[in-house]
Amino acid sequence: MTATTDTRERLLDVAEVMFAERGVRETSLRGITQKAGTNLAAVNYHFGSKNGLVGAVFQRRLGPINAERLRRLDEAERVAAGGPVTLEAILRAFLEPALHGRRDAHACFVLVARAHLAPDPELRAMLMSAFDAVAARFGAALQASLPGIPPTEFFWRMHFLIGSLCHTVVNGALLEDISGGLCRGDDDEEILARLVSFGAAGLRAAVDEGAREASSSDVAAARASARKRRTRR
Amino acid sequence: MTATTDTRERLLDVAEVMFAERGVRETSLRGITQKAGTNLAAVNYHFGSKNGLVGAVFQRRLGPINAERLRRLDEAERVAAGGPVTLEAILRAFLEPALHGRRDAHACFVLVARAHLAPDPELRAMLMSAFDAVAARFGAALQASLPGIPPTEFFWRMHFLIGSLCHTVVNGALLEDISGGLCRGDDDEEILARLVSFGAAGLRAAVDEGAREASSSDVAAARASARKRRTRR
DNA sequence: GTCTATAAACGGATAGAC
DNA sequence: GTCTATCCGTTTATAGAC
Repeated sequence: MTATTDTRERLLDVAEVMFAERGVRETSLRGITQKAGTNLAAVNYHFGSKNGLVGAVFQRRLGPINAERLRRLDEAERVAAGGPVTLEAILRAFLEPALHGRRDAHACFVLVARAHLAPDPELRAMLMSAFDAVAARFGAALQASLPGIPPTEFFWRMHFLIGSLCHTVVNGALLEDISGGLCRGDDDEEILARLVSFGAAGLRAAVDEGAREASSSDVAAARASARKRRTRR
Repeated sequence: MTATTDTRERLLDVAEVMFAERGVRETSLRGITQKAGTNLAAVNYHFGSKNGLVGAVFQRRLGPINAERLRRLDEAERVAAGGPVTLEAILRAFLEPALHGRRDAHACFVLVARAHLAPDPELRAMLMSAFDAVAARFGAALQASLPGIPPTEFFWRMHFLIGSLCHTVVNGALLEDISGGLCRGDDDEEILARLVSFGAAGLRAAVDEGAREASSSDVAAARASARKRRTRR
């Protein structure tokens, strides 16, 4: 289908799709190289290892997509002219560059979500580093547009939203099943619109009057104890 | 630690924890049998296969938990005395039986979430059948408590909420990282309170005025086309 | 019921010819 | 750069002794 004739590029294309469809660990290099019309050794020659191939698949798309995300957020802030940017605008600035692309970008998007949910820590670490810059920028923008939400609550809600996004992207077929066919799980425009309205409402939810927000000393203590828990393993 | 002396029970205990911690596919029968102080053949003798062991781990907990879920929903509806049951009460009826249990139940809960997100269709199929009854009851109750939300929108939001839940349960450690240690990802009571308020707000979100809801003929068409898509593979 | 030993297959990585 | 052939570890599953 694609006009690429280069072996390296063909491997990236095939791996991207197969990883997205079945998961990284569930896809063998033999299966990839067979479908790409080459042989096992080609992967090690071009990418060094299976994880090298995974990383290359990520890098090919994530750089441009994340740059576009930042560009759109800048644009939204420019339009707001110092005023607050709406939650919905921020969410769209993050989601649209990944969703509105053609099918190739879509496969990588599914792969990213899969890797994010996978039990393999090495896989997730590869992703986290690629998202450092956008995570910082978008986290700050979202927090600024939610002045009434304390930091702790904010992070919880961000986590919930990330879970919604990943699950929806990865398990679109499941949604078709539980809805009896009412919902199309593979329509990116639909994911976008529904998720933005759901997520914005969840992020804006009234803070439970019963919940005591951590004081700054509690924050310091929590950070210290989290460090301890992390190093323990 | 546990006082069980039976090999079969010991295998279930060890498998439950290791599956929850590292994932089913990532955990070898060798690792399980070694930690359980027995040998590889014991698994096949007691459970037939690795998937048989997974199913047995599910069944041991899911039956009682799902029964308790239905009991609590009945109780909430009885208290409401024919009136509407609040969204929050329904969500709590579903979540508390899985979360408020002791550590053993918690491990199985993590495992269920993991299996739900895993790329292995066989794993998910084992779960879906176990949840048929509760899914129907809770789906109907939730929909009844959200009279303004059209069915299509409702299923999308349910899907988002399931994603939030699974991601939070499975990737609690990640939340600690992105929050810089502010949030504790392994505190079930905290997951419960935060997720209920976030989810209820998301489910109640105003329906986008621009979105056209499917008419009943569209619904029939969607079901038919979904059937076609499913059988195609 | 529990064990040892082994089968049978599959995985990623690599050496070396071309 | 590309290929074949092979190494070596790991996996699940099973046969058969006790």
